[in-house]
Amino acid sequence: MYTWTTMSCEDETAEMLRRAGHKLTPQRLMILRALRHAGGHMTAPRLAEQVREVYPFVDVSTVYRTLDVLKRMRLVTATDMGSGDYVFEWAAEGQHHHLICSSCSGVTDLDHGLLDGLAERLRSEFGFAPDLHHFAIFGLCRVCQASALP
Amino acid sequence: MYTWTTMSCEDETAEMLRRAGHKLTPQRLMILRALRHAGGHMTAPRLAEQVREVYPFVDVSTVYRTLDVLKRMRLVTATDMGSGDYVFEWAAEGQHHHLICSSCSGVTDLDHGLLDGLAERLRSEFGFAPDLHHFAIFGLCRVCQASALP
DNA sequence: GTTGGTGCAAATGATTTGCAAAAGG
DNA sequence: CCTTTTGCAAATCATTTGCACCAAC
Repeated sequence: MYTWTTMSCEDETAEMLRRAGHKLTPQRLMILRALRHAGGHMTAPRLAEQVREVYPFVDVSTVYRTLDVLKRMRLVTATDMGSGDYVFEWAAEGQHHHLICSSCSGVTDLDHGLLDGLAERLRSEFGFAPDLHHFAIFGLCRVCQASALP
Repeated sequence: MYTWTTMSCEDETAEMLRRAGHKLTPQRLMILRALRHAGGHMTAPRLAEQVREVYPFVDVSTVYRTLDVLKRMRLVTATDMGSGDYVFEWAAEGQHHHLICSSCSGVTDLDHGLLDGLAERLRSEFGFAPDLHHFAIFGLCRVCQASALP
């Protein structure tokens, strides 16, 4: 469909796909590239939109299926930010968490290391390997605490 | 529609509703009772089913609207356990969290106090009041870690 | 009475699935 | 070739919303 010449940073990902026994398709590369280029949170429908600007035939289902593969390979993360859908992110993006205010919906970024202690405890006490790479914690921000809700 | 005589444990909740300026309707009481009686996680559609066994006309929308009120009053909690929907629980149930295995979907209950340290840190460092009453942590359980995934 | 609550039906919107055709290795 | 992947269309399924009617207070 297209001819591949060398391709800087996509190369390593392509290799990972191949090694994992998955096929390397233009669609997957485009989805991958869109996700990386976004440099942050993306929903599946919005990703599809982006890719369609280059290749108008991708279906959302393909995006979902691709994200599923990448998720299993731990290359992307999926997070429920409370909006009823999932936001996906390239896993290599600076690892961080979020404080989400239930009242004003404001989001505060959180340093990655903050949950290290918890992770270690879950590992040692429960033998559980937590996936704390992109976490959403809900609650009330400083401002909204002041104005008490009904 | 019905006549209210005294009603053991529902009384206090009824009073709370009234104090919060909400009306006390049979539907709400039935939903409330179903949620309490379930004694654990319930989705909105399943709650509606339960109530329909007693009063066949409740609509899911009413259940959602009621849960919304109760959620705002902090009487019930809503949690995304990764199944794409929300599970609701009577907030007075023993507070606990969950370790959910991404591979086998197994769920391990977690003691409430485990996140106290984190909560305190978020409060002092960020002025954020986290709602850590019913938390879902994803990852791999001991068993599934042994069998490496593709 | 007023106001809020309910049932119904219909819309929304994300996500999934079956299937035949196309492409990767 | 053989298997995986894709596009398309249709189906699910949870959740929301508009609206006319009814019930609590």
